[in-house]
Amino acid sequence: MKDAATSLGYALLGLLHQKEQTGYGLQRFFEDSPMGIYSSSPGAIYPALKRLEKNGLIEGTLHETGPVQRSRVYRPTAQGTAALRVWLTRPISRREIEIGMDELMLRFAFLGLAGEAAPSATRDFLEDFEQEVDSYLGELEHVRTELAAKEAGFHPRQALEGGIQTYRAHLRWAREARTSFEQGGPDE
Amino acid sequence: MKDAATSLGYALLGLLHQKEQTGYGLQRFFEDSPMGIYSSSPGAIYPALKRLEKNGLIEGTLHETGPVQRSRVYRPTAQGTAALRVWLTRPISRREIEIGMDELMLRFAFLGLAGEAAPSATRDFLEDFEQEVDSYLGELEHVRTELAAKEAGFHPRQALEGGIQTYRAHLRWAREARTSFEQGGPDE
DNA sequence: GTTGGCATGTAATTGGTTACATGATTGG
DNA sequence: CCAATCATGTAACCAATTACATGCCAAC
Repeated sequence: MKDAATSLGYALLGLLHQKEQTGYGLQRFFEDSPMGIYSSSPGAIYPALKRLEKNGLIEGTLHETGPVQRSRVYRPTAQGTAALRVWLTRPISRREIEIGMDELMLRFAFLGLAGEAAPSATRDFLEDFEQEVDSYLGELEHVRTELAAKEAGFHPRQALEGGIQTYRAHLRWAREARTSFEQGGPDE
Repeated sequence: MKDAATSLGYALLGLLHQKEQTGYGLQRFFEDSPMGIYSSSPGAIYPALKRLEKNGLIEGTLHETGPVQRSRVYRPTAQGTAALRVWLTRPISRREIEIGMDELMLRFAFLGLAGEAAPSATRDFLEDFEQEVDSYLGELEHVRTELAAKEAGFHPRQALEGGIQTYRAHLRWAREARTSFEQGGPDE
């Protein structure tokens, strides 16, 4: 089965699951929400929508919004929903922890769209996330002792420290999210 | 003047300022250090080195490492040093705070290479960073109240919370780094 | 003598960026 | 009537990814 390939693709697919929209509507949403990090320009969004449609994950229909003007409203297909779920429930890799944190957060933000699978997918996500981040933190701390031994300069050591603090924040977040999920109940 | 254009370009340029190296040596370094997030494959590194050389920022010389084998050792040119400093001391933009955190951390890690300008560049960097992150945090917190008002679902709210916690960690890092810099002295 | 590390690269594909281009509609 | 916003797109350029391809050298 085809997938949406890029973070932007999944961002669009997920947003269209919440509300069918036009390219312009999506563009507006990106502009004035923190999800803007996944896009920036119509030059990325329109081609991405075309690709999703070509791969059968979304479907666009023309609407007349005025006497002359037309707009193309997209909504997900059954295949699109299936592809989204595959992505939402896919295992978390070490590589994503290192360089794909943004996409992981995007996935989490959409995890509620996983239907019946959502509760267990949420638990799995948070557990795997916690474990992978913890393991990566161990490695970063090891590098830190190496840098100290090498008497590396202030700047690289401090930059590494920033990375460590950031991952510690991720770890705390995952633990709190898990608690909050178990207490508040999966729904709401 | 030409610049190194991409994060990978600057990563290579900075590393070559610390020690002249071959493409393979750089590849190794990326593989077993957290700087690996800036590269992954020879398919990125070798072309990037070629570009840097073409733009006059680095210079490669052939060395015979064996009877037959050769390796190309790169080192920065004067122009390369100048380009690096321009990049190191360039103002921090809002956009970089939102989506360019990795490159900002890379910059900080190399700030010691800014020569006489390093102490003031470090202070400027940390002050600007702190201010921009703080301002962005304000915006994220505003979005959080909006999401609460809209009674958005658990997952998006929690994902946003993760972003907020991460930026808070960045903020704490910058403050601590500043203190540590002023106390420990710029050198070492 | 063969495995694994040293060493360098290319090719195809893909997708993002910037900038441009066009026109309709709404509100003041 | 004019500005802003709605709405959709294209084109040139650039760089990364994956996978492939080649061969040397040292050590066991």
